[in-house]
Amino acid sequence: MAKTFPDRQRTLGSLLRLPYQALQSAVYGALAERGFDDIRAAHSAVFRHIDADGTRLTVLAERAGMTKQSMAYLVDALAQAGYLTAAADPQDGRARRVLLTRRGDQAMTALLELSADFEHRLAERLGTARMARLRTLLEALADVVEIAPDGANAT
Amino acid sequence: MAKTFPDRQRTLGSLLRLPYQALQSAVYGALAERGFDDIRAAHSAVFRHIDADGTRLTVLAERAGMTKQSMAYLVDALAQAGYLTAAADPQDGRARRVLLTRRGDQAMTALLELSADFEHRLAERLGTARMARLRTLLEALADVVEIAPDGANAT
DNA sequence: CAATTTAGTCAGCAAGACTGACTAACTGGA
DNA sequence: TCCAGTTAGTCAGTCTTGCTGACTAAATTG
Repeated sequence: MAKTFPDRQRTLGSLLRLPYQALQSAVYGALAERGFDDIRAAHSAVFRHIDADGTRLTVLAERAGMTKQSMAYLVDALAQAGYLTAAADPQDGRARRVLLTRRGDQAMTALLELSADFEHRLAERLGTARMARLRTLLEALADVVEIAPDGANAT
Repeated sequence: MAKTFPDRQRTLGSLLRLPYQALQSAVYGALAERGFDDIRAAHSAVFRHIDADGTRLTVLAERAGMTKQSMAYLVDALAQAGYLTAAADPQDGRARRVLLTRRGDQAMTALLELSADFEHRLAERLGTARMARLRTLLEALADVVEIAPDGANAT
């Protein structure tokens, strides 16, 4: 009993999703343990796209492939938690530049470190050579996907 | 201007997320075009884990790594849209077996086809050999991640 | 300088996940 | 056999993270 469907092997989707989710929970779990317990995975959209000298909300939203309202929500939460500040844009009176605070910078550094850590731990299990090949292939894949099959493309 | 942070190269996370999201939007977009426009990505948690001879809600939830309430929500939507039916479980009066209808079966078939299509299109761009190597490495990665680094593991 | 575009806000909605408290049914031991 | 404990599923409510639409204020351009 409990017949599995015959042709349902592992789809590419699950092969990508599985390690991605493992990484996410490992990284954001460890981040919380380091004291950054008010940063959630969604907030990484900000850290991923902010420039060292600040970035306007609209630009952040564009880069992350989401609406400015959604981005405003994320930025707001991070600003209230002390990771970001907003300064007036000298070039444009309507705009505000979003900037990382010192603490925001620390959080981003931690985020990058933890991600690298996770990759190292995987490399230990998979073998350094295979991990390197995997990374190379994923980079090639990303290049190929960027000019994407169907128009719909973000982040 | 617009200085990028120096050490922010492509993290493993983005290398996994990018193709994953591209696949998702391509597959579910095409699925909608084929007439299955009431199936959303989250519903795949059901299709991924249901057995040919039906599966109980609790089992589905467990396999998908989510609460039974969340799974009930997904099952409910798919049942109302005609993709699933529920039959009483002869072994257990409390339980109901969730079953695919004929239409549910068609949707799952389409889902698998479209996923394979997408993979083929990527293979064309990346080269068949490289795509095969990538898949092999991802399968190895999945095996290694399954015994995961941090306890927190689902799906 | 009027018309249009752009930056950001406000208000409200929806999907998809969660927790806690509950009912009904099954199971194992005294 | 019956009662205590476990299990299947539901109900009600919350939270996160995305969306749309309508708006104000500032900038740009013909």
